[in-house]
Amino acid sequence: MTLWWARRDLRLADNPALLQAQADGPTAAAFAWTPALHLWSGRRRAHLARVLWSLREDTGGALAIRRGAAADVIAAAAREADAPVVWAAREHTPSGVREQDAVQRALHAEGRELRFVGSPYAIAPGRVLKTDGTPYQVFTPFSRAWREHGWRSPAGAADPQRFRPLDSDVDLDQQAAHGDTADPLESRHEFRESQVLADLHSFVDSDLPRYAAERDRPDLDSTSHLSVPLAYGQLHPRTVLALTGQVRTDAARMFESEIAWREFHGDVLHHHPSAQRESLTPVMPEDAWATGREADASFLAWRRGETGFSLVDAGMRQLAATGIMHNRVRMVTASFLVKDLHLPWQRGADHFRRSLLDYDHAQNQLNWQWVAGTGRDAAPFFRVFNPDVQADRFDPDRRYRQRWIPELDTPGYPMPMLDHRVEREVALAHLRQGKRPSKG
DNA sequence: AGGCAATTAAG
DNA sequence: TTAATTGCC
Repeated sequence: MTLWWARRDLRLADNPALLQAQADGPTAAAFAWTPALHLWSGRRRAHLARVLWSLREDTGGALAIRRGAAADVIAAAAREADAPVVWAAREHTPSGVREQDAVQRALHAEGRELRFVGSPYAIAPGRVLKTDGTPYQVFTPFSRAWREHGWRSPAGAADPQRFRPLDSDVDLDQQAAHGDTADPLESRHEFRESQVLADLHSFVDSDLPRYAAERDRPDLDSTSHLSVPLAYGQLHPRTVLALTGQVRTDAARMFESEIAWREFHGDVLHHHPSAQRESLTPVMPEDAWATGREADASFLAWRRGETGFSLVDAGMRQLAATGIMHNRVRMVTASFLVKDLHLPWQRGADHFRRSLLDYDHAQNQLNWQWVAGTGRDAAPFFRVFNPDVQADRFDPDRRYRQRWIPELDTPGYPMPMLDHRVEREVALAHLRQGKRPSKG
């Protein structure tokens, strides 16, 4: 018997690690419900529980979901299954690398082996390099080389009949019930793999033209909705690219370029693990960030969606109510936190990590760095969003804002908590200070 | 994947 | 008078 360690690849289709396990014979499967999940919102944990519930059903009830650190859970599962070899997809985030190193050590201590095949990317982070062997620093040349490198065709589907059951100690029904209340978008977040694949086909077959024209409009339902299944590995980007690659339109190329951003960020974090916490390119003096009680009050107003800037508030309330926020609005709310409230980007990133159903560590941390202007592609002066201009441009009929802020047009809605023109100047002054190396 | 003010072109 | 264009932060 072999063991498949299910990680961020919760699917039967196009899963090389699972296929390799099954090629060795009957396969047990285990997922570690780790202590880190306590940092998640109840809604985010509930979604994971639904995904796992669905996958367990697809394995004929065989998948084990167990509490504990991955090293303990996987070592115990391998012992019970009497599996000399454990198969898994490789992670490239700092915590994922730490985790798989610990699992490898734990298995090795008992004479077992952890073998890797695949990753959550079309091309594994670290594989796309310049001709001189160094990594790309800028998105556009990376994406060109990424395309030229190409990717494998999707692997086939695993056999649902070839699993051998192991016991679970996590009550998925109980976990899935958490965070259920008043979620108006709940039906959008499909959690069955079969439905995810059906949604993917319908998006590529019929919705790409609309996506190209309307993807920046939070008032229209025109995005792919694929970020959630991609985040849990219910869908592999290679599966997506195999379908879009058959469509010869600019819209298809545009959508692929969004996938390329995801791959780029995975690559950057692989080469710069410290970027998960530290600015890659510091652009302003460290002591210029807001701190103390006033900063805490600003942060609270931002989190609750009570800044008095309607697009910012609508986005933060959509996030609080559903665990999702439209991409354009993520940029606007993030810019507001960094450039208007002068809070460190890490604070906003932590809130997104807790809340977002589609949370992806590399995507989140590096997109925040992009907004803060501290990323590889540093251009801080170009990234001060005007929340009212953005609102007029991308929510022209106020429908998105009215949907998420019931009291928007009443006296109960707060006045703007600050003057954007003033705070913009403050942010630009900080950036000017940062240009010269200050001696503290 | 911006914004804004100054400047120029168009009506 | 107003709409596109440009230069700069």
